[in-house]
Amino acid sequence: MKYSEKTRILVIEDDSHIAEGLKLNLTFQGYDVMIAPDGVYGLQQWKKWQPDLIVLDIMLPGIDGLSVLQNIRLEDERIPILILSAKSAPDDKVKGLYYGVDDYLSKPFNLEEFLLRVERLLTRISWDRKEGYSAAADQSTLMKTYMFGGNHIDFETSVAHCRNGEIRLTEQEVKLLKLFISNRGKPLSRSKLLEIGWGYPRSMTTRTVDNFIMRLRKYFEDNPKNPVYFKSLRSVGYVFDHNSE
Amino acid sequence: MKYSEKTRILVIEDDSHIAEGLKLNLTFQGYDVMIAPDGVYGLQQWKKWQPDLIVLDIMLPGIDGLSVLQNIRLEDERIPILILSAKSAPDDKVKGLYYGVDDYLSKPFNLEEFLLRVERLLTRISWDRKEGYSAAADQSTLMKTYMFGGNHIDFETSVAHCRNGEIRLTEQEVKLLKLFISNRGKPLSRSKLLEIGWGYPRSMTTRTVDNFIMRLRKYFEDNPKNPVYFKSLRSVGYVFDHNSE
DNA sequence: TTGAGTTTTACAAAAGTTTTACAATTCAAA
DNA sequence: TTTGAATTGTAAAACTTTTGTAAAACTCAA
Repeated sequence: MKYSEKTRILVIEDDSHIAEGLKLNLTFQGYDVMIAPDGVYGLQQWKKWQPDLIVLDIMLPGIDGLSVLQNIRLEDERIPILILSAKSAPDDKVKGLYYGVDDYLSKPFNLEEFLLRVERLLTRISWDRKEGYSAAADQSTLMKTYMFGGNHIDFETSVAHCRNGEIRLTEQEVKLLKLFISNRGKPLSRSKLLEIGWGYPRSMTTRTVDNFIMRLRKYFEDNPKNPVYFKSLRSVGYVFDHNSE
Repeated sequence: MKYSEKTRILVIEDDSHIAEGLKLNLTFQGYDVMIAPDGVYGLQQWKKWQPDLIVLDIMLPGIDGLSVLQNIRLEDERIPILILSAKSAPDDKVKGLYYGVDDYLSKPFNLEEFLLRVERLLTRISWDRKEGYSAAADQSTLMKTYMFGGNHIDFETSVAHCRNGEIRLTEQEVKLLKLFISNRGKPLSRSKLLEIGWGYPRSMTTRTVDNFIMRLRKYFEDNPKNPVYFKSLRSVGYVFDHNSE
C-alpha cells in the first residue's frame, strides 16, 4: 500500500453487470476499484496499476482465469487473489488453491460475505507483509533458489551460476524458467507457454518462445545443440527435466 | 498490440442454411464462430484455429461425422463436442456418446435449447480441462500409458520402451497406435485407418498406412517379418492384438 | 537518444510424412 | 502345380512441416 492512497482492488470479470455491482460496493467501502473485462487487459492493469488485491473471475473470454492466475503468481506470490467461479464443486476449490489462490467464492455469492472476505484478505496480507512471509503460496513460486545439472539459480537476485559463469537473468527469462521448473517433466506447448508466461492469447504465432529456449539452452546446457534439460518435442512443445539429485 | 479474444466455436455442418443460422445466433451471443462445410475442412480448421467448442453434424459428405469425432478425440479428449443429428434413434445417441461426445441434439432442435447447451458445455469444460482430468472421456483416449508384449508406451511424452530401447514416437505414430489400441482385436481397413487416423476422405489410395505399420512393427515386434501384434489380414486390413496380461 | 530487453522476420536445418517404384507374397483359376 | 492378378512389404526420393538461429526492428524507461 502506498502512502495515503486508497487500497486498490482490480476486478477481472467479463460480466459487466457483476463487475459494476462489485465496483459500486467496493468503492462505497472506500476502496479504489478498477475493472478489467478480460484476462489480457487484466494482466496489463495489474502491472500498470499495482493493485493491492485482485478479484478474478475464472471464466473469462480469451485467456482463461487460471492462466491469468498462474501468470500473476510467476511474478508475485503474495498479492491476495479472490477467485469467483460459477461452479461450486469442492475439487475446483482445491485445484484453485493449489495454484496459489487465497480465497474462493462461488457464484452466485452473498455480497456481505464477499466484502468480508475482501477485508479479511487485506488485513491478513498486510500482517504477513510486515512479518515477511506468505501464509499460503505454492512451492514453485515461493522458491528462492533452484539447482539442476551444474547450474544454480537464485531467484531473489535473478542471478544464475552456470558453465558460463555468472549470468544475470532478465525478467522474462526468469518467468519462463519458473514456469518450466514448476512443470518439470511435463511437456508444455508453445501456446501454453505464451499464455501463462506472457499472457498472450493462444494461437499467436511467433518465434519468441523458441528464442528464449535458445537462450536458456545457451546458459544452462553443456551442449546447446544437444539439449539435455530443455528438450523439444516435435509438434508438441518443450519439456524441462533433469535427474533428481 | 491488442489481444482480447472471444470464445471460439467451430460449426461443422454441410447444410449452409442451418450453419449460417447457428453462426448468426452464436455470434449474437458473443462467440467467435467459424463454419466448416465438411469433415476434412473441419479437421483442418480445428487444428489451425483451436476452437473452444465444436458443433458437429454427424451426417456429412465425404468423411462422416463419427470419423471426424474419433479423429479429434485421438488428439484432444477434452474439447467439448456437441453433436447434431437428423436421426433420433437412441442407438445413435449411445454410439456417439461412446466415442466421447459431450452432448447430443437431434434435428430439428430448439434454438434456445441449443444455445443453452453450448453455454453449459463451455462452463463445465473450462474447469475440467484445466488440469489433469476429464469428467467424461472414454478409456482409450484418456489412457496415459499402455503395455503389451515387452513394450511400454507413455502417451504423455510419446516415449516407448521396447526391445530397441527407448524410442520417441512421432505424432502420426501415436495417433495410429491409439487407434489400434482402442480397437484391439478388431480389424481395421486401410480406408478406415486413413479416415480416422488421418482425416483423409475414403478412397484415397496410398501406401502410407503400410509404411507406418512397418515402422510400428520394427519398433514393437520381436520379429517384424512375422508379426504377432500388428497382423495383416489380406484384402481386409490390419488388426492389433495381444494376450491380456 | 541510448541501451537493454523483447519481438519479429527471414531463412537454414532438421524431422516427419507421403509418394513412387518395385519386390515379394498370396490365392485362386487354369 | 503353375500362373498371374491382386495385395502387401520395403526403401528411397520428394515433399511438407516444424524448429533453430541470427539479425533487424521495435519498445520502453533512464
